[in-house]
Amino acid sequence: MEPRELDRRMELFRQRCREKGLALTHQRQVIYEALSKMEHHPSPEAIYEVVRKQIPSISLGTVYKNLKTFLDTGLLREVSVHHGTVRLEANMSPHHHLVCTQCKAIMDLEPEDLEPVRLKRKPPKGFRVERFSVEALGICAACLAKSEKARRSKS
Amino acid sequence: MEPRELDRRMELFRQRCREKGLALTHQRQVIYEALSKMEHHPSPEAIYEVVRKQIPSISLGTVYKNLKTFLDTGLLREVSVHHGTVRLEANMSPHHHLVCTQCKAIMDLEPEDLEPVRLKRKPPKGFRVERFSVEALGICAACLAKSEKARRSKS
DNA sequence: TTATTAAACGATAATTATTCTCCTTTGTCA
DNA sequence: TGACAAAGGAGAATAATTATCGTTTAATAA
Repeated sequence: MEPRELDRRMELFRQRCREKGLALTHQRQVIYEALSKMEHHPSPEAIYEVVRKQIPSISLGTVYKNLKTFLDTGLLREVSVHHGTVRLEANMSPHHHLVCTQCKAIMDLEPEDLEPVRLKRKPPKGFRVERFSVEALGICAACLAKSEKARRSKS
Repeated sequence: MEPRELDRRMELFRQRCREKGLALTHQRQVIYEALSKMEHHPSPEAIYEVVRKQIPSISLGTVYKNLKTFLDTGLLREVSVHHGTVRLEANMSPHHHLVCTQCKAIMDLEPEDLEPVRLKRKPPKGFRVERFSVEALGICAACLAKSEKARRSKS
């Protein structure tokens, strides 16, 4: 990332913290900047290792806590939608998934329901693609109904 | 799943076990059948809860061990490609990912590199889709080079 | 600027998901 | 059937993550 873009993102970060009433601590800024610079979609542990070079006294717990805060605030995104526990399937035929971001339910989505997934050009960096897995992220009917009901009873 | 299809899958399961020299234990068959019947892409714990109704003495460790064996044998697939640890990103603009199934590296794939992802028909079961996340699964250049080198030195 | 206070930090204990160890039991194959 | 390796069960060990609690720091108002 170019320095210009990084500056822009850090400014956005500080602004969002102010909006949300989050204290702008040294730790938070160093964590967010470290993650922004890392291209490899790191784990909390990996971020911790980098951040430690600037703040040797920082604790891993602080890194976890802030990453979670940033996720809740929409300053970060979780690449691993289904982390926490392994999810398995015996259906080995090619297919995709509908994933409810609320209750974490996973449903099959048949390839016929989708326009074919195809690369327009050769994949970058000499990567050999073996298959595509599409996740349609959203809200399932049950969770929709639930939040609908909650909204109605409130008004 | 219809009973016919389940029978077919169980037969395939037994055949594959024979091929790979895996003992056809009662536990294995009950675990595989349970997972085949479950539509919700369950966790090991969830499978354990179901299997326990048929084999109350089964241990959770056995469920884990066999699921792993089945994965290695290609009898199952892991829906959660990045389980184990959370992976994060600060790039909030819409984009997709290249995922190396060997070293678990994740690289960005810009939407311009892909034919647009679109549903052909309304999503099933009243699901509200918010965004698509495509994972192009395969082998990264580094891992390709590594296995190439290993192959050459062997011959 | 400084004083006040809630929020955040650091250390560490607790929890959860998963793997490992070790002894016993069970399929497999002669 | 019997022998033996493979698999199972119980529970300890490990890894990732979250919670607790006393101390420090950022925000804000005087």
